[in-house]
Amino acid sequence: MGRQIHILVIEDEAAIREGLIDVLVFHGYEVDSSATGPEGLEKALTGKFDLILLDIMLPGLDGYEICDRIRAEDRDQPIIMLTARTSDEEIIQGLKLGADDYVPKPFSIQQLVLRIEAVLRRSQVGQEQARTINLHNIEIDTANLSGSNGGEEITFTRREIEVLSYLAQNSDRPVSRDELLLKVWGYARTLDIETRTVDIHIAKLRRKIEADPKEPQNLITVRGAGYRLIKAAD
Amino acid sequence: MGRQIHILVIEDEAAIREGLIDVLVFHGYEVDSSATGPEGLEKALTGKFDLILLDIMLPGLDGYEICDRIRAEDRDQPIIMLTARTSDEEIIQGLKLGADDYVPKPFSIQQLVLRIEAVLRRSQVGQEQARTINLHNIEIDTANLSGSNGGEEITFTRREIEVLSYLAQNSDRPVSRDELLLKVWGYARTLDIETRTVDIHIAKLRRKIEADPKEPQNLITVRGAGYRLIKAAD
DNA sequence: GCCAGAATTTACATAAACGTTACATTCGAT
DNA sequence: ATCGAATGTAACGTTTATGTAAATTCTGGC
Repeated sequence: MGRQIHILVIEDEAAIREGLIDVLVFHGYEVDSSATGPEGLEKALTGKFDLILLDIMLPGLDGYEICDRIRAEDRDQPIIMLTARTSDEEIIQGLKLGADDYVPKPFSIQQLVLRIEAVLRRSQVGQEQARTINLHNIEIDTANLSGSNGGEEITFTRREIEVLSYLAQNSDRPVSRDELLLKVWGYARTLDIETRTVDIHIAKLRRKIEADPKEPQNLITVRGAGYRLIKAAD
Repeated sequence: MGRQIHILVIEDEAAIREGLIDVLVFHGYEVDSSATGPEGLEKALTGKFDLILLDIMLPGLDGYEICDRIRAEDRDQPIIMLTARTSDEEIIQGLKLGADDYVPKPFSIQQLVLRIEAVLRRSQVGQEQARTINLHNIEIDTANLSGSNGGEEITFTRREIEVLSYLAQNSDRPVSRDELLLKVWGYARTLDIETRTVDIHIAKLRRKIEADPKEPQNLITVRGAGYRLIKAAD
């Protein structure tokens, strides 16, 4: 069973919102929704959605503003804008603000679903995640929350596995604490970070996956940049 | 002999419905049926059918809607649509909505049976499930709802065996409570689950299959992920 | 309908995971 | 070498997940 893909729908018109939810759930997506801009933005900032469908005409906070703010927190968040306005100018403005696609209303469901799939494909979401992570001297089974280093069995917590998986997906670069908090914890970025929970989890992980936690080989610190996981050569 | 395969027929025309039932029963399937959309949907959602034959033209709730709702609850439910409409466009719409196949009326019985078999094969339904499950120190006969641990005979309830079978089929990984509720209990996917019935069944199973239920060897907890059955090495 | 066994809910106990605080240590620019 | 910022981590309190006895509801066979 693959990972569930999460989509957030921000749309004030109840009929359209419910319709979208039905269609998306039917297509196997996990869907959350908001009827207002501020609430939608707040949910969006938790960073846990694979895609956001965003209406432009919203009371209070409009779609452009929301898109803008989301992008400020997470440049890679896939967003599709929905709107009744169809002039090219508006479309250009939407894309300039960084929407990944722009679907004019009234849209056909087929059209929308195809575009959703295209955007998800482009953002590489939904591709099968490796179930096992191979590191130096240790192999980790993410589904089983366990690992083994030749002899003894090690167990991990869910959070630990989530951190490891995210680092493994991005093992070509160090990942910052902010990014981990956003993508794993679902925290909206706060300018002044007071939590040390990322560090604590890294420390716990090192105790489990490093032969010598004082001299980490697998999960290294890149001072000023974050943490980086070193995968074993295949 | 393998497990009985259950088919649900949703079809309002009595003549066709009865004819289908006769044919299917003759071919060895266990058949339930509904003459109306709402009743059919209800049965589809509550029962566990290996296949649903669904007429599109139904009074009240049409086949597309029913298909949609069923899929929202269980993406893997095999469905074959039946209809008098034969235009390609309609067929495409049916398949897009997730039917596994589409059989235009009037259909030949042979045709239909072949398609049914094809869909069941694809969905891997009806494949011989292991009748016995071998665990450490105990052997379970699923058909007989019984087991033995070298000396005494143990009896299980149907639900207990269903849980064991599902876990045995997925013994390479832990299975979450949600998944068990969906696949064994047939509950609609609810995000907030408050029932503890899975835990209770696990506890009862442990009392039966574990030498020391406090230290389970066969049916272990993977905290944060679910339960996993450990099969004995062959 | 009645009944016995099964299934489920309720309620509480326990254990593990989580996050914060506080302090120690290390790094790197000067 | 020195100092400030970044990082490491032990210890503690809180939250959440799991275990299970007991009470209640459900269900299928008669």
